[in-house]
Amino acid sequence: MSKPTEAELEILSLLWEMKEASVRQIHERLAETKDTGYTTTLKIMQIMHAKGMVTRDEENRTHIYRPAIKQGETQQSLVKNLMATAFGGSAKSLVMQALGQENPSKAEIEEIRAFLDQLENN
Amino acid sequence: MSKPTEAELEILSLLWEMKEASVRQIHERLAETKDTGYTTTLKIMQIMHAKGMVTRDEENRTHIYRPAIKQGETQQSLVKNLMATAFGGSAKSLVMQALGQENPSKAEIEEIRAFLDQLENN
DNA sequence: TTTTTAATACGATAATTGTCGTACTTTTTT
DNA sequence: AAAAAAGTACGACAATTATCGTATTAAAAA
Repeated sequence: MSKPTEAELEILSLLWEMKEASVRQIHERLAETKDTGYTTTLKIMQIMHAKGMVTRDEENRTHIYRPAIKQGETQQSLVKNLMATAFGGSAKSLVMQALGQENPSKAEIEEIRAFLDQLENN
Repeated sequence: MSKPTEAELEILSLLWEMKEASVRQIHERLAETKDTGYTTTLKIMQIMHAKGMVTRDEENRTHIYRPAIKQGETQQSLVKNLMATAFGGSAKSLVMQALGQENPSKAEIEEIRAFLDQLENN
């Protein structure tokens, strides 16, 4: 599966979160933070459909779209790509950049620690 | 500073690593893993120069290029962007994806733990 | 000194991306 | 029933990207 573009990724993220949605629903969410026309959203979603990135139910006049690629897999390939091109392949430096960015909560830090433990036992 | 494209990022990474380089040197490194023409590399580096992404020393016939933007800052903005668009803003899920990807060495895991400790004390 | 090699500059091109307007069709409202 | 609203399809467009060929110039080699 080809790498989603920026605009496609925004829409995919919403679809992963909402499970399924009409163009109108997606557009309204996008419009909260972005100033773009309805037909622009529509066109991008049509292209995503042509690419096989989403499926759609055409039963009713208002088509319902669903993600056709898994969130985890997409995230994985994006991280892999970024790690390779911008971080010289080092997971460590990427991870530290990400952590320094946001202030993760105590609970999140705990989860990450647990994950590290688990990694070590393999 | 505008977001570097994929090809620009590859070149930037090499420049960060090498500190400075001619087009030929960069091209030879790129050619190890990629099949692209010399003038393509040249053109991209010229464009990067026009964008202010690199500086160059034109003293000698063979120009010497240097990165004009800092590695850390660029990494930061890329991670920030990826985190926002593909990970719903969650550092935790990005970090876990990155860690699950590669098998970090015991030493690296230790460093990350230390970093987590330090984060917690703030 | 002539020839060959290596470098830069730059125009052209195809593909991709995001954007939108317009046409057409189906629902819904009046 | 007529008008308005809401949907899809699709073509066109500008900007960007990666790519390469060709022209020109400087340096090195013969």
